[in-house]
Amino acid sequence: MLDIKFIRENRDLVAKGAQKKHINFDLDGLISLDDQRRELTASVEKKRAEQNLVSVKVTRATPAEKQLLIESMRHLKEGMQEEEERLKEIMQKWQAIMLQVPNIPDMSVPDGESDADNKEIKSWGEKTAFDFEPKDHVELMVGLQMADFERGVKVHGFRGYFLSGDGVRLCFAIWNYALAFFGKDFIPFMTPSLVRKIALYGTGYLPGSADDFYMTQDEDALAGTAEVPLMALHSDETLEMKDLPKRYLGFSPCYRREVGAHGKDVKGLIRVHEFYKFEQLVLCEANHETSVKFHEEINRNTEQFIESLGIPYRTVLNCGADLGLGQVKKYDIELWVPKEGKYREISSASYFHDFQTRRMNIRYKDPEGKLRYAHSLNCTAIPTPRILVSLVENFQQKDGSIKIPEVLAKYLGKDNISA
RNA sequence: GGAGGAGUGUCGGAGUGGUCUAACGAAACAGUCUUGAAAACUGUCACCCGGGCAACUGGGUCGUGAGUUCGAAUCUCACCUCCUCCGCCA
Repeated sequence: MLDIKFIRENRDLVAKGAQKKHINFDLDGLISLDDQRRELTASVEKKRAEQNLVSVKVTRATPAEKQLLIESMRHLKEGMQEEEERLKEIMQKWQAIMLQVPNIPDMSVPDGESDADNKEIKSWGEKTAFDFEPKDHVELMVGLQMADFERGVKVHGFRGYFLSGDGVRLCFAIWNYALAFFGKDFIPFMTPSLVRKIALYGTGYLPGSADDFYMTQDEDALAGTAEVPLMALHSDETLEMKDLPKRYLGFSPCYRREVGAHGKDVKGLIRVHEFYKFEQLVLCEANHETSVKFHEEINRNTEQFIESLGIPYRTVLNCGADLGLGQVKKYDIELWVPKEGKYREISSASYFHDFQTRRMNIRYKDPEGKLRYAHSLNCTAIPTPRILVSLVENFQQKDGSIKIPEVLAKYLGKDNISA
C-alpha cells in the first residue's frame, strides 16, 4: 500500500509505475474518490464537533433546557447520519482501490511484456557438458528410487509425488546444509503454513490472486511461502530501532494451486502443489539505500549457496511486467537444467520499501522519536525438491548414478547416489 | 464439542450511560540535589486522520466490527484472542 498523500503528490510517478508493471488501475477514479472522502470527512467532523459541544452543555443544563438541547441534537444527527452513511460507502471503495495501487518499480527495472524480457545480468559456471546422452531428472530419480511420480499422482492427483530413499536423504542433507549456511546470520523459524487471509493482504498477495491459494473450511489459507507468516510475525508491532535489521530464515511447507499453469511443466518436480522452502526475510530501517544494500546481500547469499554446490546458474533482473504488486525490484536466480537445455528459476529476491509494512503495520521509532514504517525484503534461500532437478541432472554420471557435491556429501554421509 | 470468565496506554490497574480531557501506581526519559550513583523531588510519558508557517487546533481510537442513545470505555449483537472447568484425543 502506498500513502495516499504520496499518491496525490506524485500522480505521474504512480501512473507510470503502474504502466511499467502492465497493471491497469483507475488513478483518476481514486483521486476523485479521495476528494469526496476528504470533503465528507471534514463535514462529518464539523458536525461531530458541534455535537460534542452541545453534549457538554446537556450535562450542565436544567431539565427544561435539556429538552431543548436534545431536540436540536436530533436534527443535527439526522443530517450527520446521512453523511456518515455515504462516507462509509466511499471508505469501502477507497480501501478496496488503495489495496490495488501498485508499488512503483525502481528506475533500473527494464521495460518488458513478460518474463521473456527479463535481463540476464550475470552467469556463473560452465553449462554442463556430457560425453553420453544425459537423462532428465524424472528418469534419473525414478531409476534410483528417489521419487515416485506415478503413485504420487495416484494418491494426491495431478502434480503429486513421493520422495523416497536417497531422495529424502538428499533433501535432509540440503536442509541441514542450508540451515548451517544461512543460519549463521539469520534466525531460523518454522512458521505456520495455515494463515489468516489478513496475512495475505498484508504481504500483497491479496486482493488479486485469490485463485492461487488453497483455503480451508475455516476460511484460512495455506501459505505459498514462509514470507507470509514471517511478515505477519511482527504485524501491529513497534520495533526497537536497535533491533533492526531483523534477519529471519523461514522454513515451511509451501502450497500453490498453480491454476494459471495447467499445461506447464506437467512432469517431474519443477512445478508441484506442495514443496518445502527456506526463505530469507529482512526488516530494516526505512531508507532506500539500506533496502538496496540488503537486496544485493540476500540475493548474493543464495548465489553463493548455489556456487558452493557447483551448479551453473544465471541471475536475471526482472522486467516491469514480471513484478508483483508490491515489488520495487526483483532478481531471479535460475539454475541450468541440462536435459531441457535451459535455465529454470529457483530463487526470487525482492524488496518492497514500506509497501508490505504499511499494510502489516510494522513500525519502529527513528532517532528523532518519529514512528516510521520499516522496509521489508525477501529472497528464496533454497526450495526443495525443485533444486533436485538441477542437482541430479548436472551431476549425473554415465551409469545413471549421481555425484554429490562435497559440501552436501558431508551431510548425506556419502559422495554419490547409485542403484 | 459443552459451560463459565476476561480483554483499558510500555506494564499493573481504576472506571459499569454525561464534569473521562481515562484516575492511581510502576517502568522509562529529562532536570534538581550529589564527587558519582542510588534515594527523594519536579517535569515529560500514546497513536491515527484533518486544518495551520507556527503556537495551536478539530475529529477518531479503551480487543475488532456493527448497533441502541441527544450522548458509549460503560448497554446490545457478532467476531477475534486469552484464561478456568468438563468432554474427546495424543
